[in-house]
Amino acid sequence: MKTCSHQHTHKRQELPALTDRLRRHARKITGPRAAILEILRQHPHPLTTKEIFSEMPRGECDLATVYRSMHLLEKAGMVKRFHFYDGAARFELVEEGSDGHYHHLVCIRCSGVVKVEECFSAEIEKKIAAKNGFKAVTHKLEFFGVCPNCQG
Amino acid sequence: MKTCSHQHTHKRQELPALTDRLRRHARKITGPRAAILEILRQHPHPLTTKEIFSEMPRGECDLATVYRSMHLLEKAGMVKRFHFYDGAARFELVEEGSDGHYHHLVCIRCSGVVKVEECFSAEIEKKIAAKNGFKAVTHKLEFFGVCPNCQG
DNA sequence: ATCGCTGCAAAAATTTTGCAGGTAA
DNA sequence: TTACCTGCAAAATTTTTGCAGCGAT
Repeated sequence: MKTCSHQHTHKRQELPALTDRLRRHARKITGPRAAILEILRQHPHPLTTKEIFSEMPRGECDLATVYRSMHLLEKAGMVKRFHFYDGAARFELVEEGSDGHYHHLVCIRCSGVVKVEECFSAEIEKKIAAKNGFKAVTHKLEFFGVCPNCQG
Repeated sequence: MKTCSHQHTHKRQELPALTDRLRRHARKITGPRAAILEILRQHPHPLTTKEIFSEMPRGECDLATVYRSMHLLEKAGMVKRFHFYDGAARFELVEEGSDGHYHHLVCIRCSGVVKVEECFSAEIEKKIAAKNGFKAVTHKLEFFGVCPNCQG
């Protein structure tokens, strides 16, 4: 998978901060989990489960463990899951306190990903919650298009 | 799957109009395709491939054909594909000319779906396209929360 | 010491594909 | 007629699960 070359200032979290967050969720810090967090930390773009797996030092941990860990991290609110239309879920770290509120601009040709800051106000979320009687309303927003390298 | 009971005024398209759209894309109108369009037409909520399959009269067509048809309809811009976090793609008809620009509010407990009109302006899309050099930028937006029936 | 976590292997679930025959246009 | 479509069956892909043993706290 190529990556469209638009760098984005990215506040990279420290690994200890990440493990602390896990601990706060009363989960154990194990080798595979630390490795997964470290890999996610080093990749500012969403990774598939297989990509994470193959980045593991010495292919050390089981693929099933990666799947289980991603579910766990997702429930703990530490990662966000994305679907970019190629049949594989992708994951990215959520920065602490940030609510994970940024979005992606995905190239439909090369699957390259650019992070996007634009977002609409939380007002709309509240309005929608109130109007429909829902609680704890969040949203997922992704943009799709054709990146500069793939045009023409 | 239960459905949260919020009705929404829904302009239902006629089947002939749908088959015409298919024809305009130079695709043949076959039994399975007409059946799929008819099923989607009767269900204003996103359906999984299996749901569509089991709604088929007399289980008449092959599951593989449904998958193939969904790809075809998607490429023709006649259906939209959604991922609501339970591992199965869901599809819904796109109304002609509407660009498919509405969104969903999905209950994270019962997977019930409510259609939502709120959307931000196309200005943001243009801004994002310009800023990143992308073309043909569209977006997908879904809201998640807990519906009235599933609270407490 | 305890309970949760992991590896392994098997299974389940989802989606894709090859091929031979059938059908819409 | 002819190119496209379909059913069937098999395979590929993605994800989940059972179980016995290991390991973080």
